[in-house]
Amino acid sequence: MSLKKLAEHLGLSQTTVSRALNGYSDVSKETRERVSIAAKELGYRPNESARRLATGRSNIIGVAFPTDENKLVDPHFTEFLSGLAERAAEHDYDVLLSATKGDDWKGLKRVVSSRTVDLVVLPSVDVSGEQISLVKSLDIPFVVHGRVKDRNDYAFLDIDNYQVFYQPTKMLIDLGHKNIAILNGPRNRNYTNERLRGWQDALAEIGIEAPAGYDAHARMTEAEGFAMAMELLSRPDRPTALVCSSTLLASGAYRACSQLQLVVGRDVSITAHDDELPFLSAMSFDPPLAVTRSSIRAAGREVASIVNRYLLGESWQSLQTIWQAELVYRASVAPLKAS
Amino acid sequence: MSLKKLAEHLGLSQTTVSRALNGYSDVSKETRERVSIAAKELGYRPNESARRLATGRSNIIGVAFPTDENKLVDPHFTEFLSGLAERAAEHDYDVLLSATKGDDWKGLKRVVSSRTVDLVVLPSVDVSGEQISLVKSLDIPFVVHGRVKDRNDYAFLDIDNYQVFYQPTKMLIDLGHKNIAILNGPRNRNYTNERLRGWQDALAEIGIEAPAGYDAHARMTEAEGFAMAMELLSRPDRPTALVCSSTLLASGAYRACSQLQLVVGRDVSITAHDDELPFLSAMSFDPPLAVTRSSIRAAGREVASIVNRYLLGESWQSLQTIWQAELVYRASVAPLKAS
DNA sequence: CTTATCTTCCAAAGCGCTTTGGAAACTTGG
DNA sequence: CCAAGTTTCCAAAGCGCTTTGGAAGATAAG
Repeated sequence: MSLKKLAEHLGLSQTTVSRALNGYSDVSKETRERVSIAAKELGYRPNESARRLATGRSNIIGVAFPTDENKLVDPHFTEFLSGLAERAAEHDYDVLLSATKGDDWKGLKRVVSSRTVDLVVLPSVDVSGEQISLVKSLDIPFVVHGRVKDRNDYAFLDIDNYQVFYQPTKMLIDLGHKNIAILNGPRNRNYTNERLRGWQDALAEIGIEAPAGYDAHARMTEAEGFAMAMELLSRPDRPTALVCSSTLLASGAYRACSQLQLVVGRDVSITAHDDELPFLSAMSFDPPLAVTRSSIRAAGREVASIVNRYLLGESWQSLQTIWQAELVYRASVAPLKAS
Repeated sequence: MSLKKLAEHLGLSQTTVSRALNGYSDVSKETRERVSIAAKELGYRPNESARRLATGRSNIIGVAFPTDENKLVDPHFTEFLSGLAERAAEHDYDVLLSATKGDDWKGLKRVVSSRTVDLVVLPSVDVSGEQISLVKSLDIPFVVHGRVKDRNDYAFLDIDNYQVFYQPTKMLIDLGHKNIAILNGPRNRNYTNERLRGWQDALAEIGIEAPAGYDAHARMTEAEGFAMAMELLSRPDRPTALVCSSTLLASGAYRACSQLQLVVGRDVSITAHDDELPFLSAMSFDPPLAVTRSSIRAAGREVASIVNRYLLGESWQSLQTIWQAELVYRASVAPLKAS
């Protein structure tokens, strides 16, 4: 079923049918009605390739998709992507994955220079900002999830990562803790460094400088969390509280505590940042895990909305968004017992 | 840079330039050379939309992407997708996600009927086979990861799920175990049922019928694994061995053992099916986890290859592939001690 | 040298849509 | 009743590529 046939069937011109379907004003109410009914009946669907060729826009947004295991191949990414795809669909955009393996951005370059996508989303950038430089040189609009320090000439959605660690650290201090260690993410991420600063500043405020090694860094998996927690909790100057960058890390830390016969919420206080991974509810930890919470799926949705507004003509200046994470107090933290 | 300009620049016709670039035989060696050099120099990239319109093919493969948490929003899916996207890129296909939320297949229908995608990949089908019926009614080629019982009129890649549980169960029996329970996946999946049968048959061979409740079913997450293992291992007729459908479940089972003061590989033997999730290496479990192994990422890659061959004209009959999983013996299993 | 056969190239016709620049019919105000 | 809008429709020109159906020149065969 093509436009042409539909038009013939209706005894109208292609122009009129096209404009009726696309909501232009120069077509009468009755005609519009008649057209859309016929279109539905005959199951007419415009051929997207043709429309794209004619308009120059593809209604597809590309996502740089790191396929190597060193990067973001993890549940956090899936969640983000789900939210993005969901909202994008509502705005009639499709999401195209552009597999990038390591430093090989060939795929991305291809979909960009062949006009396959209207815009690129960078779901994960490292501190170097090279991904941003690359996409910028390709001269295509883009939106970033996260940020690169000292550089903000683009549209982005990020959370206030400084607060993500500052808040719980401050809270733990208020509860009497002094030996507070962190299980943080990979060093080459901006959010990791922001969180690190938040923790350092909170400690500095009461004149504490954390012992060497109190800041552990690794990929955010259960296994790494377990390993880092085991190491930290076996030290002579054992921390009384752990602040984790992900509930996955916290899950590993819980396992370490259990193995070391330490009771979470009594011997060790634990908090984490909660991206709300669907299979790992902080509430159902035992004891329930105190968290700074910010849904990464909602972030995906919001990015899709930002993309939409960007393509509708808003400036990147007006599309920089920073979300605050709320601190939820739960039984995994407790005041420090005098020992 | 368009074909037309490139042709003018070279003093050739569009036809010749197009055919030179696309490797047709009716263009001389020197001309072809000259054209491809110029194309590279001027950074010419064919406009994909135009090519799609002209050829009728989009070189995009659609993936039905379930965005609701009840389904496959988990690391297994990401891994699969990574493999798929990677190999697809090698064959010059792009991967487009079609978000489907619950039973709402609107997105899929749209990309299909608007000719946005050449083919659809179903990464996850339930036992009802309704996804297959739907896609079939859309009259578009499709490839399935997995299978639906009693129905195999389509191209698919699956693993021999019967063996996935039969093999380890048999091995555990050989080691003297009799009380063998399973931590299986969701009931509405074909692989779950196949595995169930494999386990039942292995037991039946030595005349055992498992006690009620020895077959536990849930989503394949660490938390569910923990819960199911806790329940099973707390029974009066405690199983001496657990066969798990995923390393994530096994990870939860390990935690349960640790909590119950049971030593894996001594008090309880555990095996699992290993999809080779990158952040959860069976080898680095403590003790190392015995598994049936089959990389789900490799499966993604293979599906992309199947897609490629399908679109090149092979029949679905010739594209039905079943992989065997190999059984790897490790310290998480041990002969049953006489008690 | 003529005829048949390759080899190499090209003009032009689409692919299915959007959009421009009117034209025709219908209203309105004077 | 006429001129000046308004409203509603349409013919035709692209968008940038592929593909068909030759044509011209070079080569081989008779």
